[in-house]
Parts: sequence; C-alpha cells; structure tokens
Amino acid sequence: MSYWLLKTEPSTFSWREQLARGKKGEPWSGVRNAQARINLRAMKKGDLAFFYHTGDEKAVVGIVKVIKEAYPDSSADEAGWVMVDVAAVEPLPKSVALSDIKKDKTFAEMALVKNTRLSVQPVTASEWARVRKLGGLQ
DNA sequence: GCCAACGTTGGC
DNA sequence: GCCAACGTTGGC
Repeated sequence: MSYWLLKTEPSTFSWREQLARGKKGEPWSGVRNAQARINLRAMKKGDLAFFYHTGDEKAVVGIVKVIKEAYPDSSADEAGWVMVDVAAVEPLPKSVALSDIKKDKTFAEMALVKNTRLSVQPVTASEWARVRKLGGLQ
C-alpha cells in the first residue's frame, strides 16, 4: 500500500466536486507529464492519496482512495497517457497549508517542497502520518 | 504580474 | 547529442 499526493486547481476540479461524486469516484485525467505518469501507473487499487489545492489555497484538503488503476486517458489527444479513478474518503478537519508544510522539517525532502511542478507525487509513510496529524486526524 | 523551476522543441 | 529558446506550472 502506497501513499500519494494529487494536485488540482480548485477552479478546474475541487475537493467539493470530488466529495459530491461519492463512492463512485472520478477519473483523474489530464496528466501530461512523464514523471507524473510513472506515478499514476504505480498506483494500486486501495492506495490512498492526499487531495491538494493549488492556486490561492495551496493546502491539503482531503483524502482520496484509488478505486481503479491506470487506464487510457480519454481526454488525451494522443495515445499513451493514463488516468486512474479516485473516490473521496474523508476531508481533513483542518486543511494543511503549504506554508505549514514548509515550516516542518518532516517535509524537507517532500516533492511538494522540492519539485513544486510535479502534479502526481509519492508520499512517504512518515509524511503521510504527519500531514494527517496536522490536518486534525488521530 | 512576476519569476523560478522544469519540460519540450528544434536548430545545429 | 547538445543546448538555446520557448512554454507551462505554480508559488510569491
């Protein structure tokens, strides 16, 4: 079981919309970056991911679960790009801002900090636990 | 609105 | 195969 972080611009697709899809979930389409694709392909059913809002918010706002592994992205103009389906698991009682993440040395090596442009990135178990805690879970 | 970081493209 | 130019992402 692995952990991930998925970035989205809330005006394009927000946590509110993800929540509204419920257990049926939603395809995570539109990824057009080689490194991000590698990560999408590595995702297994049941893996968990943080849902991160870019733009004005810049915060982790919720947790989603992979419910369907990588398959062809129907929104792509050319073959080879993939998407997964994810469903909302739960919101974070308290969203965790990027500024808070940058302050905490637990996250010094996190892709969110070191590679700001990567939209699909792995999260370590310790990073996962720390963000959950900062977010008010357990 | 600007710019740093990164990726892609195209000339050589 | 290198690298300059350009485009995009996303934080500030």
